[in-house]
Amino acid sequence: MTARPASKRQQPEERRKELLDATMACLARLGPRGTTGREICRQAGVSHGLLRHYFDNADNLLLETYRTMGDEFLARFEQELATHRADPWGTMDRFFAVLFSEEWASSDMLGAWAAFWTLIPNRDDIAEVGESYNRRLRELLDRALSTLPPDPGGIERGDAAAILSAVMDGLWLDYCLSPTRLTRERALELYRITLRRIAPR
Amino acid sequence: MTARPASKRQQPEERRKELLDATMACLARLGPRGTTGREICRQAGVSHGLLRHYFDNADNLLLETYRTMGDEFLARFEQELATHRADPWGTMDRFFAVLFSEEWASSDMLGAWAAFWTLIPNRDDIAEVGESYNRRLRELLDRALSTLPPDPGGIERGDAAAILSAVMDGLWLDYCLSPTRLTRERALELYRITLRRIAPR
DNA sequence: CACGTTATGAGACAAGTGTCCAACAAGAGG
DNA sequence: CCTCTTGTTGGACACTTGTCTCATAACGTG
Repeated sequence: MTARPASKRQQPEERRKELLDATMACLARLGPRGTTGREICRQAGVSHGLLRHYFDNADNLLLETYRTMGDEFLARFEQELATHRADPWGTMDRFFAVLFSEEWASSDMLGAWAAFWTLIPNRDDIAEVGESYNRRLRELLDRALSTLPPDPGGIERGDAAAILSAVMDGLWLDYCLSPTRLTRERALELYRITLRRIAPR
Repeated sequence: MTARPASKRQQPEERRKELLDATMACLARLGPRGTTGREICRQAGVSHGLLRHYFDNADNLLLETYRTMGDEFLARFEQELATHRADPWGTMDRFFAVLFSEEWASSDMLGAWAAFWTLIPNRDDIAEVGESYNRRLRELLDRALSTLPPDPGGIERGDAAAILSAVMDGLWLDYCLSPTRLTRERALELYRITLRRIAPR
């Protein structure tokens, strides 16, 4: 039987990215149970043999997908923090606007993130990536809070960052789980109420 | 080949509960991917043929496990709310003490909950259970907040309940993901700071 | 004790999975 | 035009999974 190529030959990095994207889509649509090496390749439109040509094994692919997702999200935040330096409150607002945008807050995203959470207890390499992501996010948040004008009636900045981080996670989770129960506008409103009350001093 | 029983015959309800517990343990230890019907039975010490005798299929078992977990957690909260009626602030504290107890906040619990979250986007029956759980938890929280003496400088009770619910989820998630980064004492401290600042008026 | 009910075990089966591998095709460089 | 590297395919293999079926043991009831 001839091995005719169904899909054109591509640059290594392109194909790698395609597989990472397919993994992401797979996790979102089918959950961790449906995310098999073969299904990922099916989704990417390549034969299942190709996976091992780019990744040592299927587990390694998952790890890199996680790392990529985290990096992309942090980069988006970083960019928001870099621009509009003169408007610190606006920066915080834009943080949350991004977080609750269609791109970042969807049942698909929830599916993918939750999938990684389930892997953390069982896989040290994945736990490490998650640890690094959380640390960097916390730093970013702390940096953003430090640009706000101090509020005499406020609280310790470290406390504010930790609480705000928790509210971020919680509201995001709630919104993704049921956008009808908690609408985007309400989520943003709740965030603003919280920030105003726990502003750093 | 004779079919000698490795495990004694049991009352139907007992065996059912054993299978539900095994499912829970499986989700926690092995994640959704490792939680197969056969593995559950292996864990419970029964043959794999028995699963279909108690549950229509493997998916149904997952659903019932989710429902059981949610019910048990809400019952625990309800009980805390029923006792010590004279001490509303203490009730709130005990809410969070339970939430961050070893029984409820562990990487095992996180594994199990996250597993269900991954299933929600793909399965309507599981989504329904989650929806019901969230609604009842919110009601419970709102009821607990209503027993607090009104704070003139506070916020709408509905807002307070929503924010506190988000903080609950967020802190719990953070703590389960990394108990060393966010210790139990610090999580409880952060909760208290938050509640004091967003008390209902 | 006999008998019917049912909880339990164990095998058969098709389908799906991860890994490995040999062949082929598509370019790059001489 | 030939050759060498490498992206790509598709099949082979052993293994696991879910479902079904049947034999068998345990128990309740008469």
